[in-house]
Amino acid sequence: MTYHTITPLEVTARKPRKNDPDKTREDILQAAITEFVQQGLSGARVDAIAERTRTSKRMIYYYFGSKEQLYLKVLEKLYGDIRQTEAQLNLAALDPIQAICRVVEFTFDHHEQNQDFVRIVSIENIHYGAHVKNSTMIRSLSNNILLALEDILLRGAEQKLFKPGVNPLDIHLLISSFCFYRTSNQYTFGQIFDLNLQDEAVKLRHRQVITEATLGYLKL
Amino acid sequence: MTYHTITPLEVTARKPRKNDPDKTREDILQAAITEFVQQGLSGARVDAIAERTRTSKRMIYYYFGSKEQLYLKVLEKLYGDIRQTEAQLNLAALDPIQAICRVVEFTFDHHEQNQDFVRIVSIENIHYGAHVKNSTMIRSLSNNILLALEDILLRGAEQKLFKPGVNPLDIHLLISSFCFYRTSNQYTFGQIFDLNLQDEAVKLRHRQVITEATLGYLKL
DNA sequence: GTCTATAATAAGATAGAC
DNA sequence: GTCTATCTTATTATAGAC
Repeated sequence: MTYHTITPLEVTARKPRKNDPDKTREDILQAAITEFVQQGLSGARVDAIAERTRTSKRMIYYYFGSKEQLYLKVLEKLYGDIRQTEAQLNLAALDPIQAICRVVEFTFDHHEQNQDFVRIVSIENIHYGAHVKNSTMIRSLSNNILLALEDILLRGAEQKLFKPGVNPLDIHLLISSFCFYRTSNQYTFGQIFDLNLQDEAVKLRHRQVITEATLGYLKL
Repeated sequence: MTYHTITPLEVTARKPRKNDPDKTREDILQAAITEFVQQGLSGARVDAIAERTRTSKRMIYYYFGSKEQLYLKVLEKLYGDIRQTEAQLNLAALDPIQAICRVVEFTFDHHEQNQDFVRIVSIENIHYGAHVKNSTMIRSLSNNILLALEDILLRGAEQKLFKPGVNPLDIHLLISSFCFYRTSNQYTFGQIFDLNLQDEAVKLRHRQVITEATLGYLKL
């Protein structure tokens, strides 16, 4: 008996669309980021995510299992992006005061430029951090900023520039809260006090405010 | 084929409940607060709200028209509660430094004790402030804190205690962001940095941090 | 791996009796 | 004003062909 062998010609002629699993997966993830960031976990629709892709809803379930699991991937993706940039600060070369300024400005700009991240973290907190809790990936992410701050604070105290015994985590909280809130609450705050927090002049002023407040707290 | 007819007995057997519109309305609103605060706007279920009441789902639509309108009432209710307490500060009698301390501590305690408010504001920001925008009631709420701050800052500058020209809104933002974030982001922040923000010792320390940071920023 | 079609159910909103 | 029952549509998830 003889078997029909497929010629190269037939193969190329038959394929309507190229299969590219990695690309499909990435495509879905990007669409999911947009949808979850805009609509929240409960507000996001799997149909809407499918419509944002060049593929179908079936593929979302094929690759990610469920809406919830897809959300977790989005969360991990946006958290992961951040930790990468945190490593590039090179603070050891600066004197303590300059180093603090640099951390503050970095944190400020970072939140300003990653509003998706700010929104997904807000959304996750509305859900009581249930997914962060179950993500070993996110929990095991390094806290580089904290170690960097600790070093700055120690050097600052040694040089009698800063008061001693300051908790690095408190400083991180002070800085983060301001930078985060400015973005996360821009709608209600802006509305109620008639202020556009996206205005460039306002941004610059606020960048200065949190820098001076942090230094003001640290100074002897 | 025979049809079953309902006997008068079956109908009259239904237990009569006292009609109390105001109480029913209030009952629904309270149930809605709980549900929306816990689940968010998209996550909240009208069925779930009905189950929390002693009345039925039909009444929710009868009194409030739609889920969205009910949400707005919840938002207005929680915003309204706050503005009332803001008036009781009596700051004019205090010297500028004491007055700032008082404002910070008040704001801190307020956010600590009204976590429902913090959550609903977070939820509203996830929805881009769309409902606050349409609520003349919320927008017209007084900004007592802002006027109070302005007075303190002027007095402080006159007495050469504070630097001049500070924007009261910036101070309000500095204080609010810290107090709000501590509550709104307690789940992700606590999880990632292994810190319980509800711990009493931590609370006290943070209360001190934001007080000193604010004063540190204002000082000449 | 990808598609179309569809199951199963959840959820917002309403009807109509009393 | 309040109740029970139900309509209509949206939504998560899956089946099964190719």
